[in-house]
Amino acid sequence: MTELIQYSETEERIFEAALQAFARKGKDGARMQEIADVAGINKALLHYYFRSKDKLYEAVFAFVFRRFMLTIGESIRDAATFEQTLHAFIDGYIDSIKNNLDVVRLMVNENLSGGHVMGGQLKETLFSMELAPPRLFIEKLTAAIASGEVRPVDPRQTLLSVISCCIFFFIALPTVCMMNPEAQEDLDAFIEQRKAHIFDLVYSGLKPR
Amino acid sequence: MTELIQYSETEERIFEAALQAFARKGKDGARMQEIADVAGINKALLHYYFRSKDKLYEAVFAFVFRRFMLTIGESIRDAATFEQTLHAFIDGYIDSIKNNLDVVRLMVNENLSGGHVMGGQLKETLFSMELAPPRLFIEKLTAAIASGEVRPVDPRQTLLSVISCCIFFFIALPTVCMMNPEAQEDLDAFIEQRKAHIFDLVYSGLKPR
DNA sequence: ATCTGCGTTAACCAAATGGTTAAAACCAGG
DNA sequence: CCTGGTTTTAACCATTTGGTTAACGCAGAT
Repeated sequence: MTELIQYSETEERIFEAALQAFARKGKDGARMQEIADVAGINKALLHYYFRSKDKLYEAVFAFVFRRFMLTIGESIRDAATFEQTLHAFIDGYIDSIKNNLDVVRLMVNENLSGGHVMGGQLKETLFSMELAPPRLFIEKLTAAIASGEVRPVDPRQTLLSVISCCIFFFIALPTVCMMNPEAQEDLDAFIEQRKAHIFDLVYSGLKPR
Repeated sequence: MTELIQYSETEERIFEAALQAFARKGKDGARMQEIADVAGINKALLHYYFRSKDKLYEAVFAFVFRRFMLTIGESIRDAATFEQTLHAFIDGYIDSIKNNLDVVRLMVNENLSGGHVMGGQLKETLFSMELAPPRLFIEKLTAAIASGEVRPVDPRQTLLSVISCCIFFFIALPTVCMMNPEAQEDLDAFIEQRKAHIFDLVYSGLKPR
């Protein structure tokens, strides 16, 4: 279902430029001229490849969204215990986000303005990726509850909490840096700290007493 | 320091309209004409009151940001145990967010595009509100660690995690609703569930073993 | 009654913006 | 070196956008 369409070099440069613009200023705020400039091409080329701004937006969203989902998918492997699963999930999620900050920003923007484009993509992706990371996480957690490795909790709420902890930090990056001087000085170190903290907090919160 | 400036009825209508527009489409995406229409006034009046779009943006941001901070501040009272503090913090935070969704969206947009305006406001507010909720939370948590009610954790990271869990859900509302049918059917019930879950997860994660 | 100052509006303007067009440059295959 | 298609560009167009201007209404003061 999810075809891996091959794009020309020009198209990919357009995608990168459009991603930047749409992520920082939203669909309405981004300017076609600016996208063309960043991509190093003539504005008319944008319309040659993608008819209109709306079509460009949908195309770039679909492209980066799928790519992002794949990188996230790769990071979750088999793990014997739920402890390992949780660790891999948090590490993989945060690394993927860190390497795709603009994609996350784009998705946030989408949600702020209704999320209809993302809605379509999400349905498609969930259809084609039978074992997307979220679903896999919930299955593992459910199994861990059944086996007694984890105390009974709502798996969906727990998943939402873990994702919240992993993503929000990056969304509010400017604010976080302003309130945590150490984050501003050495961001990577702070991120590693964050990974460890989230695992520690959540796993402690899930262990049976 | 934080003067409670009185605004005319027209100005407040402008603020509400501008908040809506800026929150949904960002500073660049919002249109002055649309703001004027929603406020039920002539476009020239916007410039009569606030010279330019930038000035209007800063004014509305300052206004709603302060108001939001005050409502959050009210919700955190004295509490004997850290358990009560945490409960009050989560409940108060989530209720405030729920009642000020557009303010949250506006702040997210700010962060997505650099957060310079918010940066200025933040400094001012932290200066004037000596006991802003975040600082208060950290103090209480530090005290609870010292008294042994809570196991040793990084208070700043913990605060960030709690805030993440409270806010992210609202940022990603369309996506969350798409993946959790029960949220779409009865949002208020889901929010109450969420409050309970966050407290449960975090407090379990903080209790000494 | 007239003046004065504020709130408000319709009409207007220059610049920016999304989109179009026709022609140029490029590049394989014949 | 043509030739037919694709890629790329400069110039252009209609509309939108942020911002301005001049005038109108209308309260209270003179």
